[in-house]
Amino acid sequence: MTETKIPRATAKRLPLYYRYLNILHDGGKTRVSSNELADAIRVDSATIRRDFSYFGALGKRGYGYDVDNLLAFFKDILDQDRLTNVALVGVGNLGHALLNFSFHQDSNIRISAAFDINSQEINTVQSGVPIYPIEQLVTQLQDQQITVAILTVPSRVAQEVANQVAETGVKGILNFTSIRLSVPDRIRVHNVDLTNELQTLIYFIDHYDQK
Amino acid sequence: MTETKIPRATAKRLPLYYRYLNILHDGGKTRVSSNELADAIRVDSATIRRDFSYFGALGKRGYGYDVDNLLAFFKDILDQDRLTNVALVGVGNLGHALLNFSFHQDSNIRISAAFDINSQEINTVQSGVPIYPIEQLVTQLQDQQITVAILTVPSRVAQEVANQVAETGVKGILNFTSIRLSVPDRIRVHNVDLTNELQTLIYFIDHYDQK
DNA sequence: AATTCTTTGTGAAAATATTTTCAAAAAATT
DNA sequence: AATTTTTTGAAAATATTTTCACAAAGAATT
Repeated sequence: MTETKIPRATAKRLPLYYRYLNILHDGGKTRVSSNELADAIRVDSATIRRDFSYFGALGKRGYGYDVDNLLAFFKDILDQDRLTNVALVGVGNLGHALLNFSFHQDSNIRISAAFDINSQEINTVQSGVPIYPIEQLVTQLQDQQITVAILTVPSRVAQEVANQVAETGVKGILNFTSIRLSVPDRIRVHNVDLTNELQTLIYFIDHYDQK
Repeated sequence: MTETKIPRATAKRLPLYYRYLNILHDGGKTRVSSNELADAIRVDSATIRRDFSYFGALGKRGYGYDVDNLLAFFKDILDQDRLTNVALVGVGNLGHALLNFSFHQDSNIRISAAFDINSQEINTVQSGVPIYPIEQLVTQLQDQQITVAILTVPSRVAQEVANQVAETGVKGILNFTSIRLSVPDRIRVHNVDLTNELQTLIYFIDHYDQK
């Protein structure tokens, strides 16, 4: 709740901007125009300028935006100065992949604890992440003061696990199950539904022309 | 391009409706109201009715919607009568997880071919899917007349692989890499960016109140 | 120093999407 | 058979998001 509320559509594009600015920075570029950005990330340049303008005048007319300046700004906005620890609940199929996924390469986010019921995996360390028995979910989340959880459990137990998560201080859940979770208002859920993504893509292919 | 163009926001909700209708059907329910649906999938009931109304009058006042009727309708709309074969390019970390992911349980979609450079995996069959060397990408996609590809290769080679995919009859790419691909207009790209999802969730947690 | 070129920031318009409202149709109840 | 309840479908109102288009600011060039 720091600065004034920006449109949700804008908020969803911030990580995109952040990543591309990092690429520019690493490539030694010092300035960039909204048109160059537009080309690279495939968002209309007017949309980009409008997005940036919610945070004030960040650019210079006739020049563009200073990469390092912008980068520092978005780093702060996206809270990328501090490390965010997240928990992974369900180390199956998808969970494993996320354990190995290098969130930390593009962001200051890492999975710091995982939970499962599978006895072969619990109390081992996979890709540097300790895997705890699900029985310790509530206590560990509380002890480690984790505020974000990734849910990759079977759909059948998703709501039950979400209920447990809700007993802790968690404020956000990234839900990979196909269930639409019921959680208290203080918890924000974002859904990533892979089957939906494919079905939607196929629908658009069949019913819309390009773009 | 069969029926009139519906809003993109509506199109994205169709798979959601479809899945929940299947659940109702399997549970033996024969009728459902927009309010019941709203509760289950957490979309406002007016939005649901509006969405449905783009396809004509599907419900009955005072009664609601006939589950089997609606289901048959969406099955057709979403082309779930026929099987869609998709290709998976890149059998690493995430690719493996998607190979094992049961798209087929919720939809009439299956991965029918996978591609990789890793010599241990090529020419084997993983989870029922043959893994071909990437050199065969273009010919196999053409021979098998595959129209959708999932991209789970390292970002570094994403554009290069996309270029190859673009040489085939593929019409849609589900892009899991962090690169925004350049492809011809006839190909539709949907991006699933896991780091972005987490960053956005964290941004919303920090800057917005509930809902 | 003057002129030309580039590019932002933003009002205004257009396009999209959601929510409210309510008449009317049908079902359920009395 | 009449009344009440439920629930859709459509219109209108509202909200959000994108796009257009251009003045103004500053950079680059002459």
